[in-house]
Amino acid sequence: MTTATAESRPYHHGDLSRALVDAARKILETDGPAALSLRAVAREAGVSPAAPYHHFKDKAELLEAVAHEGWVELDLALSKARAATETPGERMSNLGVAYVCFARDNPALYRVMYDCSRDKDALPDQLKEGGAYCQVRDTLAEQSKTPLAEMDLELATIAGWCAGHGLAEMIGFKQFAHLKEVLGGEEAFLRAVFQHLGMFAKFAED
Amino acid sequence: MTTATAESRPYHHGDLSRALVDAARKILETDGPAALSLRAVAREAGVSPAAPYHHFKDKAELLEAVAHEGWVELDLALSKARAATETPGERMSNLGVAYVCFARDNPALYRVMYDCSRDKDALPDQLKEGGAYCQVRDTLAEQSKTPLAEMDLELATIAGWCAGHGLAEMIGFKQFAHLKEVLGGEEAFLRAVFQHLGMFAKFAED
DNA sequence: GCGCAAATCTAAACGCCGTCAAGATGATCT
DNA sequence: AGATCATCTTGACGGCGTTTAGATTTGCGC
Repeated sequence: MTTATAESRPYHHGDLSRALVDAARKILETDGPAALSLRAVAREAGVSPAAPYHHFKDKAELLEAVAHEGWVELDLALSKARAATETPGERMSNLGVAYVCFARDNPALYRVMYDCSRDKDALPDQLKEGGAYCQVRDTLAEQSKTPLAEMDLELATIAGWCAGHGLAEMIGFKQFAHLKEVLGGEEAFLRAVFQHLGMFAKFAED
Repeated sequence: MTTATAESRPYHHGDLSRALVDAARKILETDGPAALSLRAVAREAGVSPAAPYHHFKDKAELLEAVAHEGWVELDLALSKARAATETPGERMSNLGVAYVCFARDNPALYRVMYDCSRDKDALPDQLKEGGAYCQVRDTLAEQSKTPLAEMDLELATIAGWCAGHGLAEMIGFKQFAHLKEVLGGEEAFLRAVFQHLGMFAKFAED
């Protein structure tokens, strides 16, 4: 009832699928993932608890729709970051920063995105062209002076993706508050960690 | 009722806290995190749904006990991997492999461990001496020829930790099945990704 | 325009969940 | 032995995901 635009749209509610996804995202932002029940979403959209079942076969399917929107928006954030970087040398690190910042600014959405992926043991969306994975891979390929073997390119992309995701999940932990302060802010901390990936990798190799 | 050793131990049940944690872990392994309800745990332990409340203040506190056991076992797995590696040069990568293998072999437990951490915005256990974080840091320090500045050491540890955690969360995804096959198994894939961390970092810097 | 079928929504119910209050049961201590 | 306290059970509450049956509205063919 709180939102419930409730004009007299084509069908009973108009576009309830859309309204449900919006309601879910609102609850997600306001009260976090724990509060995201199907009944709460229906309540927020001003319909009965059973109404969503005419648009999504179950709660998971609604969450998938939310997650899909998340991936689309992440793709957008990454391509913006890529386009905004003139010097090619900084493109990769800026991409990483943009990725983690997206997760930091949309923590609940980011959680839903990966929860859905885990349930299906697959990353459904970002592998298509323009998807986040491909953007990392393409940026990596651009930045390499000598052309990379396809296998190396894929493995390096995965390595970078994992590092980004790991950092995205850790960025909020209190233990890092001290480092963030010393380094002068969250983004500086973030860049520092990305830079030290190289140091870690070096010591892990020799 | 299924497990319920049900001897006549000191108190009514004996050591119900222990039995509840065991029951929780059994459910976790058998049916996954989604099936882990407090009522199911009580059922498995052969007690009423309200019994756990005399030992844990709520469900989260029981999960924390489970998570704590997980961290202890992870610490053990890491120190074993460290001790089993003769050549110091391989110690770091073997540590990474051991970390991800632990997550792969105990996926539900690993999930609970990080879910609990996220709820508190902190990694509670592995920062103490002998904890997983410290093991990574110490291995890194050992392996470095020249002594590292403390800040660099910490940042490199965090970078490695993030990469390991990211990979641990991704390792099960179907998209990687092809690469695993080509590379000759999961562990080979895993080592390959770790190796390419260096390549990623290099291109991300220059 | 009208009737009908399909699409959409509501109401009510089911079994499960986390949690709490009250009472029963058993152990411990003097 | 009796008091006390920790422990466990019973029963209840509200909320959850989901299903079924029935009401309402819509769009299409006539």
